[in-house]
Amino acid sequence: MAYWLVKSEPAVYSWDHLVKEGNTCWSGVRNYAARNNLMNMKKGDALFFYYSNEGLEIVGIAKVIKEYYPDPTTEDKRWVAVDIEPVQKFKKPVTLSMIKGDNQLSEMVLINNSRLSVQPVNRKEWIAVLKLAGEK
DNA sequence: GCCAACGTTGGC
DNA sequence: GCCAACGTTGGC
Repeated sequence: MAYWLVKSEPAVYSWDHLVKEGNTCWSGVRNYAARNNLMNMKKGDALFFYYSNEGLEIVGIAKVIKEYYPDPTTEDKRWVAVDIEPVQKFKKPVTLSMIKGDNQLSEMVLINNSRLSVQPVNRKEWIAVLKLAGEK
């Protein structure tokens, strides 16, 4: 199983919105690197749900429930979407400053390529973030 | 609101 | 195929 991080502006699509809907189509990605990451997601892969612009924190974990298919929000065949559902909200969100302050997380894509909206997360980073969140 | 970093577009 | 101009993202 692989790990990922997706970004959302809470004003546009919040964690609570995802929980309310039960699941959602993660569409609208218009960047090749992010698109390639979407295409590499497998059913059951786990994702951190990060708030950009406001919040600046990882609020919880979601998972992939449907692998990539053509993005329904555009006619352009280049772009794809996946379906995700919420798994768990962190009791304590992991803020960007916490991540920046953690030695094990200095290589995170979130730090080094902050504009990428769909990012891979390695196992070491995944565990380190869970630790910061106070989760097991 | 500003601006750095990055991606995309289009002229040559 | 290069690169300048422009647009967007996202942290501060």
